[in-house]
Amino acid sequence: MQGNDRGLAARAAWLSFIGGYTQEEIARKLGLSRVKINRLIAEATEAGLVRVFVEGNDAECVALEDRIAAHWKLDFCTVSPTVGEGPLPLRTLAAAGAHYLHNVLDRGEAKLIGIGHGRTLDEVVKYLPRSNRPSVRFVSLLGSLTRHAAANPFDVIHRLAEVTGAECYFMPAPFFADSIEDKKVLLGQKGLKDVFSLARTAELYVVGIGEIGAHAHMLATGMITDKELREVKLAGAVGEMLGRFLDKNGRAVHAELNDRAVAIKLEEINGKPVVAIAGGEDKPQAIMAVLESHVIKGLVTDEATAKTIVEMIDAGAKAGGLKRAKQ
Amino acid sequence: MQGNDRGLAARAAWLSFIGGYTQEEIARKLGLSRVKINRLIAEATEAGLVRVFVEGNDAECVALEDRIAAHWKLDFCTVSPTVGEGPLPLRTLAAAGAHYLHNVLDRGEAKLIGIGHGRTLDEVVKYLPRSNRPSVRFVSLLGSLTRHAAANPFDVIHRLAEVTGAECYFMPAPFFADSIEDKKVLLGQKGLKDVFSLARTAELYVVGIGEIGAHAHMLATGMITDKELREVKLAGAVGEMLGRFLDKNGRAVHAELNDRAVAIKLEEINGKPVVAIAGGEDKPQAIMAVLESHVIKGLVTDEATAKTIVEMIDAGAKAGGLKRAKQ
DNA sequence: CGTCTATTTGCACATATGTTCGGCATCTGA
DNA sequence: TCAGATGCCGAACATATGTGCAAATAGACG
Repeated sequence: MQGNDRGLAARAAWLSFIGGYTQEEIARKLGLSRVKINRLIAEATEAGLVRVFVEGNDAECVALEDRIAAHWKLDFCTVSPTVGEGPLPLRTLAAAGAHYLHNVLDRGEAKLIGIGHGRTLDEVVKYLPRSNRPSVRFVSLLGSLTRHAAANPFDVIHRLAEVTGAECYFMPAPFFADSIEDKKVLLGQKGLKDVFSLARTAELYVVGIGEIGAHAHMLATGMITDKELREVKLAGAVGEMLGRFLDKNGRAVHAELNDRAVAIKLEEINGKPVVAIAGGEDKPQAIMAVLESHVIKGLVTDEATAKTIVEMIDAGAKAGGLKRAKQ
Repeated sequence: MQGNDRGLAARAAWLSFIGGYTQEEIARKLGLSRVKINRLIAEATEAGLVRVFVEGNDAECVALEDRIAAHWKLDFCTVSPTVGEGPLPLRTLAAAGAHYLHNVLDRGEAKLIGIGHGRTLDEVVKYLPRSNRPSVRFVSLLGSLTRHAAANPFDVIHRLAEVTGAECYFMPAPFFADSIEDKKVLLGQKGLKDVFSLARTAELYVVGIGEIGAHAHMLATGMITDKELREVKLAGAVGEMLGRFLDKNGRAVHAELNDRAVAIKLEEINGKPVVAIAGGEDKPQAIMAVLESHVIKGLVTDEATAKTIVEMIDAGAKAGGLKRAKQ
């Protein structure tokens, strides 16, 4: 049904969006009816062949950015307008994150980039425009298989390889080992050891942030069990990053699960450029936990999430009794 | 003037392009009039804040098409994805050319079509789907025999006759006459004179483009000798079309060979719909020469060749000094 | 404080885009 | 072969976007 005129659709879309021709002109040019062109363009858009980036920040968001960046001493914070798309603003985050990553790649700032995991990150990469990046390499920062060694469809690194043509290093291990002993064995294997060494030398780390709740993505994909989730929650966890569960002060909770994560340790990347891309109704707490850890130096999020976070800063400040904002 | 609402413009643009809201919705959301939003988005677009990418092989080709068509003011240009089949992408060109020709025939745009020569054109016709075209006639635009009057296996017109069942007019003459006097004699013959008259009334001309190098097809088939080739090369020729050798500015070079070609003159078809089908590693220069002559109104080529041509445009523009820059 | 100019605003219209729906061709399975 | 299903197509309609123009507003200057 569709695969056939995918090319034609791309053609029509190009002429429309980039060429700036009217649909009627395109119809004439391609010898098709205007309605057909309209449908082709819709199809191309539908299929995600069209990516749009908007430069420049609007005032509303800049205020939030400044506030968050200042509060946690981030190198930067990017807030994009939330478009009403429900609790998980994937569209917004994908566009914003892809824009950030695209710029990083264009500037050639980092030749080796470490990549985390998660649904958001996956969307970001999906939204990334195809372009050849011969001089960049990506390395996975954590195992990405479920414990049953099934391939994880949300694995980001593979898609990155495909889209950028860059060299990519996959971590052939489960997300969580079955036991601490198992993990030791895994880490002892040469293949894995090499990837870990490489990961430690990355110049930039791009990660996602997971939340600990009914909608937790790791739960839905079978990465962890209900029981495990309850356990870390009991230990005080409110957020997750690179397989580590953190309490609201940004400290790793005491739970066996944390020691079974097959991932680079937060201490190993502390002080390096680490950027998180995350947002959504359920995420503010988790994001704040990660921010409190001071491991990340940059944050890409959406307006609604940012607003909630800023409100929580203010509430905290008021409760603390000290600060008072003017204006 | 503008710096003021740059932020607002960015927000409006984001909501429109990423959020997919209608301008009216955005207006309501931001408490502004619809027209205002329209202008903000226009402003953002104008300022280059909005960047659109269209994925797909075809999309890249369209970019090349547009560029080439604009640069030489062509009625159209078709670029097909190169599939990596060596220096002469015959398969690609054949498919693309056949597709073009098939469309022309289907639309019944031209009832009398002039046909050039060359390996590429031959492949195009081979690739053409068999279908009865009772109302179309084809006429050869040049002699196609070697000087020894042997039948030329690469002659296109015969195959066309066979495939389409259309009436075809063959030009019973050598490609190049042995001398200018010989040519005069040939042109005086009734049979030939009639075909030439007919050729001048064609409504569409489809031609190939030859290159002047070690792989020159005319050399390989014995149409011309080494010595003749050296001669025109010395005179500045970089390409050939309908038996005429052109320099890089698209002007016929001063060489006796040019006057011995038994073919319709370029001046005779100037201003009429002339379409060239050509491509390959050795061809860019030759194609550009023909484009410079402004005799052709349409070009069918392959991606790799088009890319090279566009690069040469860019290089030329840079060398030439300032020129307008678009998008 | 008035007057003139430059800019901005939104109405009303012009164009472009998106959608619905009935017709037509093709396929399918007795 | 035919009746029904399926999907594609474009005319006509509905909505969204873009623009010329005159009125409103803000600035600049005397």
